[in-house]
Amino acid sequence: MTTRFQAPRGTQDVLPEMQPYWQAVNDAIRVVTRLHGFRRIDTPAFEYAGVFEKGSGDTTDIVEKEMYAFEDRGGDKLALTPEGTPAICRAYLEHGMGSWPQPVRLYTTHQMFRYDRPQKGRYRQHTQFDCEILGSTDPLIDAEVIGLLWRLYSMLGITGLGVRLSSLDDIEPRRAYIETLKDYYRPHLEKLSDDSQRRFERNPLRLLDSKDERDLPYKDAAPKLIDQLSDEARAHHEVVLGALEATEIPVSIDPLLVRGLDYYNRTVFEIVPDADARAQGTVGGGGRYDGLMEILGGSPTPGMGFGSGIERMILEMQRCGVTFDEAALADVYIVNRAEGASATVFGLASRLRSAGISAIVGESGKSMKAQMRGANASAARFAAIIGDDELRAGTVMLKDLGADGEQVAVELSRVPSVVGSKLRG
RNA sequence: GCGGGCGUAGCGUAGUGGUUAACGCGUCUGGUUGUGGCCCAGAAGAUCGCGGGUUCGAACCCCGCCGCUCGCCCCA
Repeated sequence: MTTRFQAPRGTQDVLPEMQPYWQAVNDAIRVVTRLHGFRRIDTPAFEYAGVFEKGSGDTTDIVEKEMYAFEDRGGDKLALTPEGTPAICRAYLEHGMGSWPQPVRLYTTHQMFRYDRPQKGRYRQHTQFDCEILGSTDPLIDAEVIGLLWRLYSMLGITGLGVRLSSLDDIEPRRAYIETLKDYYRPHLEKLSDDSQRRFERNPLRLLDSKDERDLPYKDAAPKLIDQLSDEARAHHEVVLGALEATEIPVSIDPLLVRGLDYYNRTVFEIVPDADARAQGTVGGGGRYDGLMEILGGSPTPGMGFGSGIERMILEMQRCGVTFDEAALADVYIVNRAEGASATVFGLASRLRSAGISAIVGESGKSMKAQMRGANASAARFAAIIGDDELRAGTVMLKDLGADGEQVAVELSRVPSVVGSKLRG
């Protein structure tokens, strides 16, 4: 017995029964991006590893622990795309999009690869819907992007979500804040949890995010970034907040919202189910990254965008009870029961399809009963039966598989038009 | 990377030390001479996740591995 293979850990097959969800998501993405004037871009499945090492930040978990990085046969250092934004920014620079009318609105759906421990809603390969608006610092751009994602979820029937919003200020003032934060925590360092002691050096903003009881006594009194934003960042944040509050979108300020990528400044946001405390409950999130283009070697170009996992959208759709009726496999199921009828049957199927009518041909070796069962299982509206009598007479027995089950003899050449008019009627 | 739970035909489950591992759904074939759904009958389909151990005997007990899952970390 040979080995039975399984899909690799953390990957999954999308079976036919799940395709309607994907179809619905992709359709809605097409609509919502059109409503906002976005154009589609597709970037490669892999990039030079440096795009993410420099772009996402080489001390982020995504790059440091989760990236599928490898050397190819020519010695190039490559990485399977772990997140979309740096790749799109690379394409922006590579193709001189700075000379297009600004800002440039781009979207994509892209496979993302991260080596992480799989859980529900967390996979090693997942699909992300990504939107980026490049070349504008207008805070209304931030609100637009958040509103676009919110609209998508609404169109998909997802309810019970909320937007968590914060501002990370600009890079320089943030550095100053981080020093204040470290000064605050430094005297207590010994008493903090092990995790937090690590975070103190690596990612001090995360100190505020801890749920460990040893850290809790210090959280409330700790200085919060959102309370001491620079004037520019505060003004920016207030426009974003005001714009969103003028809509139906429920927004809450989350001063502890920190995202796992280095390039964010000012606006950051996440959209999460408000009733669901699951750790991987975030359906979509993103923010502003005005410094990223320079990191990638381009001239300063502001940007704002998000990623949202399609697998997680579908989980949310299911949570909200969104279902789809099973579609018929064909309009006509041809029952093939006559000796020497193969050419006739094949020709009929072909003419039906040319007329835009879908057709499945039963297996000629199977009994009438078996083929009729096949017709029923296919949910076809009509069975077109060709037996010895019909073959001789140049007709087919056209049976309506609806409730009445009426059947009529139809001349072979007229089948497409008869079926066509019945389907329309 | 760390901790908990689970792993029996395609799917959902029963069986928790003792003859050929059971049931439902699904699949296939029939229920006479060319007709689906409902019904009835029959058939196929299981290395009981994998490997080792305990035992006269293991799906069942023990250990390791793999996978799934829940929580932590992190993220979409």
